Amino acid sequence: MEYNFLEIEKRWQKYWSDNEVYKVEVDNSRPKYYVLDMFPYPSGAGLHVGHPLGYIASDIYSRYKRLRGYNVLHPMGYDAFGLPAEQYAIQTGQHPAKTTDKNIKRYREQLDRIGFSYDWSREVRTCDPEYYKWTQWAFLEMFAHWYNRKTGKAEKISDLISVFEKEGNINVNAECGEENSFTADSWNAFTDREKAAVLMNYRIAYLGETSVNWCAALGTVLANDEVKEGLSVRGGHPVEQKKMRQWQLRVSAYSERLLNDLDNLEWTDSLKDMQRNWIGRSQGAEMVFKVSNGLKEYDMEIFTTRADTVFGVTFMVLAPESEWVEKLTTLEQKAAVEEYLNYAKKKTERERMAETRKVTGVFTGSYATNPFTEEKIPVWISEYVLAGYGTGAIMAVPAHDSRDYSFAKHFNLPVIPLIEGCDISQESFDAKEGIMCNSGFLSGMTVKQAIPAAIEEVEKRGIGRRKVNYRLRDAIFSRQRYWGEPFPIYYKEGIATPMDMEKLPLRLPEVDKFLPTESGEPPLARAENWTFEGYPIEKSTMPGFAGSSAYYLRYMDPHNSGALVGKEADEYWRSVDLYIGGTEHATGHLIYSRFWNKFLFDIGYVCEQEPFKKLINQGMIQGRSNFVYRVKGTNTFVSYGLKDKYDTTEIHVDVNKVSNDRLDIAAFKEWMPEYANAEFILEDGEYICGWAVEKMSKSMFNVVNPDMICENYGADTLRMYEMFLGPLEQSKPWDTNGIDGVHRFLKRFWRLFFNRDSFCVSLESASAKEQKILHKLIKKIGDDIESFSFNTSISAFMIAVNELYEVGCNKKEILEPMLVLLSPFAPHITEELWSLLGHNESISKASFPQYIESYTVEDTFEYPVSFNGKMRFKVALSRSLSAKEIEEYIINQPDTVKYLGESKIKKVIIVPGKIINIVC
RNA sequence: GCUCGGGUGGUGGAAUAGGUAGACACGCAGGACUUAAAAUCCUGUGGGCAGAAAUGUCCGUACGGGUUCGAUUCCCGUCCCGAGCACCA
Repeated sequence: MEYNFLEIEKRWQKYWSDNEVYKVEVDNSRPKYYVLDMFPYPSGAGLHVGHPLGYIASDIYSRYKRLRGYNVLHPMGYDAFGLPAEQYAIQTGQHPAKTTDKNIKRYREQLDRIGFSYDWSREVRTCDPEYYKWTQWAFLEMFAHWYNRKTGKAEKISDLISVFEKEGNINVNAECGEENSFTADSWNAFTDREKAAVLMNYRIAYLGETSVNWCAALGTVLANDEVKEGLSVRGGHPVEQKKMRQWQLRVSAYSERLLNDLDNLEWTDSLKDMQRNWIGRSQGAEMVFKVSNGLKEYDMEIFTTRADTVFGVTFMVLAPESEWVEKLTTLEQKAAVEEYLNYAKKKTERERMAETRKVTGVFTGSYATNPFTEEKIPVWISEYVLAGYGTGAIMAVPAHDSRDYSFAKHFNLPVIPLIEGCDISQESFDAKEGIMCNSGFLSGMTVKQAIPAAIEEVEKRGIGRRKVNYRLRDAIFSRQRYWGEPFPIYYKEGIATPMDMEKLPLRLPEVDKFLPTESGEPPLARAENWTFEGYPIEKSTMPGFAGSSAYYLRYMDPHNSGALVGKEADEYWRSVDLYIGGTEHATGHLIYSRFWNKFLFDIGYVCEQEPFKKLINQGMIQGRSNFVYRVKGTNTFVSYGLKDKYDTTEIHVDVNKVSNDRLDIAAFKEWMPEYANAEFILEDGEYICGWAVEKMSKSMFNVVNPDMICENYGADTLRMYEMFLGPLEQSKPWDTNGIDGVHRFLKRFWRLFFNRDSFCVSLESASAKEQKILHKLIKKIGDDIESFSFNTSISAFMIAVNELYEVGCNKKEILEPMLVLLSPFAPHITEELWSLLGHNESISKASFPQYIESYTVEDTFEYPVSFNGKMRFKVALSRSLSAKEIEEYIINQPDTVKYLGESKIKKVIIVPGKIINIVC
């Protein structure tokens, strides 16, 4: 009987969905396991073959865990708010909800064909009001909380107000904006408006003035992770810095916890490094310098990690945006400073980056006093100092910082070396090593001793303190767009006021157009009569990461109308055990989600500190393009091997018209009218195409669609081939060339169960040799799946099937466990064979620990020979070795024998497929 | 510039508590079945040298050193590729 994959797959997919085979519920009698994919943004282009890679891996793992008896939560949904749908809406007038809906339908069809074991009853869409209700709810909770440094967690604003009423903010140690201290009396005397303004500084979701990434082309602000190399990630438009009042999330309050808790996660080191880098902890000191503009004296704070170099400070530098600029610019320098500020302001981020090495700056006219040397040093302004880091002002030590060095050289400022014997004639000496000199009481110490000693002295003199700084900034949470979650905030007498939780969801209003208004307001300003109790509602919407920050919690309890997730569901499912997705979210979603979760943990809403215990990054699938070579000025195409003999143009050809780099000439002629009369210069009767690895995209004609593969080879082949392509975490080009091998394997596997046309398995008991084939496989597959090395498991299946053919085995005792083992990889074909074996229940429904756990074997040989010491020989056991063969192997290694000397081997232990242990 | 990965046949890739390098698959070549094709099956396939052949032998995991009886695996240096960060004081 033929392996009719089309019919089999269709039938079983229907069976799974009709019988809700993958639906799960809380079940306290069984251990849970939560496997999550990063949910997709449903784009108009549909899925290409690269998208399902991670989904297939997580599906295999889910199915395997189910086989082992776990209650597996494996949901899927859509990250449905986003820019492309909105931009499409601007162009066509079509409502983004409609486009999104259409795209989701298409995605669902494509996903269904691949045979995933999702519990679709738990599907979420971030643009669904019943879902974004909870995004808005979380925002309101953040609005209603502040971060207490003393307790290290978020606490209620209402409690903070009681403290203010009793004792002002003297004893409050909070993560907040400006820290103007006030007493209880002055607090109680504040107007409502003043109180609201003070509280805003403390809230975890707050409205504040900040320097933002403004993208004029998109008409919106962007978060740091949405900007790469000075361009917007979506669309690649230029981005500039602009001061604006925006909603923000106080992510920076969680810097330390976000950093420290990384240690307990099973993520790859590279990903943890990326997050550590992004959080950017640096330990140093804050130090006060007296500065004077000739009329007035101020205390100016700076941050440094090299307090030891304070004797070498020869000037100070301010960021152009620093508030000190205005205070310290003298009358004589005013014009020059203004000119410089104008120059700096006009630059986009990108220009600033491109000109990284260009030294620019201007003198303020003011001087500071070095607190250790009492010397007067000039205060400059330069764009190499960033407003957003530290205090936006630095002490410059040109001898030991390369940036200060080039600045000093450019403007002819003095350079004082502080380390014995260092050569600073060409460049600064940045390394933290050597013996200090020219440094007063620090002279003679090593740098490592001097750093703490200097900080100690600074603290003793009362001019500063030890300080840890983080690079991580608060997340800008407003977007001037239509297609996102509206803020449940209205402005009562100009005061930002939260709506009642009962009023949620606040639905997106209808608008006539999706563009910003003529006066530059966000699209929501177009909504008519959109008010709350007569007051205006916030016009921005939330960013893309809002909806994706807690979706994994919603899956646990998706239909709960009273809570984001109910207590019972949260306490059972807890957190994601395995999360699979791309690295592109390393510094975006994966930070925000962790922050969001920690906040919910603080307010007692969820029971785990971290959302994603184990995380695997699947590699990207690139496209493999094919080329034909047209002889210039003709309609003749020359085969790859002969192209150098002609003057040719390389042209992309649709990879679907090519197989194994051989061009299907007939299909090529039909492809485009201009090729209908093409002529070909062949080699050996064939046209060979050139190839290259490029991004998978329509314009390169290298997009391969999973539907096509399912049509031609079946979903089981697609699933296995994607895994067979190479290690999961590695990026690799899609190359359909090898797919026949996997397909052939499935056909061979199928035929093991048939004798000509009839289903035929033997009920005889298996021989030791046959058992060994199975046991070896069980061991290997178990090990491989736990280490996500699916490509080698597939090889192991191929080997096992080849061996079964070799010994002519069709015994149920062997084949049935093999079916179970294979079912996570190829669920359709195994269901079919399983039912042909006479089982009534779906293979996906039951658990079979007996088949996959209890089959490992150890063969032990008593083996007397003559060596000394302990050794292990690693040998590929593609077949069982006899004692004789082992002896021969060892004796054929004369150097080894010499090394071991004369003694006796007592025992040889063989673990199938692994290692020979020789115990002496 | 800094931080991580990674360099193995014609191709994708196996093998790292050091132990027969190239599993498995693709491709290619030859053969069987067939009127033919598809499908299927069998054989060979890192390179050099010797041999009619079985086979023997030397060289081979980016390059150069080192440790070791033994190194793709560990250490040092060099080159190349990929990813991330990038004036973070």
